[in-house]
Amino acid sequence: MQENKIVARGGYHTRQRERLLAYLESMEGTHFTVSDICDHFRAVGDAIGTTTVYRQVERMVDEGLVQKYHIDANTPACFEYIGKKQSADPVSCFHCKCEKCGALIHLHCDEIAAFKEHLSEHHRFELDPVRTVFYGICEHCRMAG
Amino acid sequence: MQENKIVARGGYHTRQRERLLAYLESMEGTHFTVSDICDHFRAVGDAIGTTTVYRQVERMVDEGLVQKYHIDANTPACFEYIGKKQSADPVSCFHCKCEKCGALIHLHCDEIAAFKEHLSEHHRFELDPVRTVFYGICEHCRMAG
DNA sequence: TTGCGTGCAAAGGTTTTGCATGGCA
DNA sequence: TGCCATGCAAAACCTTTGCACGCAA
Repeated sequence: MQENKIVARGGYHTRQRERLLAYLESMEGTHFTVSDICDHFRAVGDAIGTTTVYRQVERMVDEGLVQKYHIDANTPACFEYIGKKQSADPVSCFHCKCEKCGALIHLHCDEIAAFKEHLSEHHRFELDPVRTVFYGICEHCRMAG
Repeated sequence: MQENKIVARGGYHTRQRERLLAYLESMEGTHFTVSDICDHFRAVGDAIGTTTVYRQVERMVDEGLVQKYHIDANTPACFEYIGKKQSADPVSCFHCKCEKCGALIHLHCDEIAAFKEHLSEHHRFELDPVRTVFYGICEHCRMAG
């Protein structure tokens, strides 16, 4: 009943899509904005239209290949390649955002998974790691300021 | 050293700020967009400039009186009055927001304080409890859905 | 050949900024 | 009086949409 969602959109294999996919896959574990992606291909000398990037990335989100993070209302959305397998649960991956410099920090930590477990067990709240962002001050800004 | 953050901005008590604060306080538990707020005051026949609402609300977020939510990248930000009491003990008090019903849940829990400690010690990230919102599914919606 | 994909241009909508004026302390 | 707050207009910004053309199947 649900697998349609992934196949329904089944589209063409265009050159742009292949390049985009290859690039994101090669950078698994890091996150991009659409602007970042466009900059990359422009720098390589073989640009891809902004609109196309938006549309392809959105499609990959639907397909479960890419994770989308809407970190903050005003800043551009972030995307990250996660592949087909993990699309189920990124349990121990969370995000921190620095209120000063705006840096987005990926965090892998069992402590966080444990905390999620605690929230679920004792407070009956099922934390959504994709949506949740921890705000605070990053190490760099803490020392500087 | 840090309490400045709350007091530093300490500004004038203008008529607009008082009215804004009174309105938000009277509607504690519901959330607004800036546009909603402007509409209200325009309807009452005593409008407040959009820019002013943006600036005042942002200030209240800094002061910990109001919580800001980034529901989605493209939609306007949501704000909600949470009062001063909760920000009094910022160490063990956090906010959870249900993605389904929109309920805002205040949570007091030492486990969270411990987690904040862990973030600071091991990841060098100084969590800001006032700004951070935990998104997820609340107990009620979990059972229902 | 059919129809989706592409990309340019332009629109849409939220939030920020510049600047002159007004109001608090 | 000094300084912050206000609010209008305009800019900045990300994202979406319209449309003609190109390319995959």
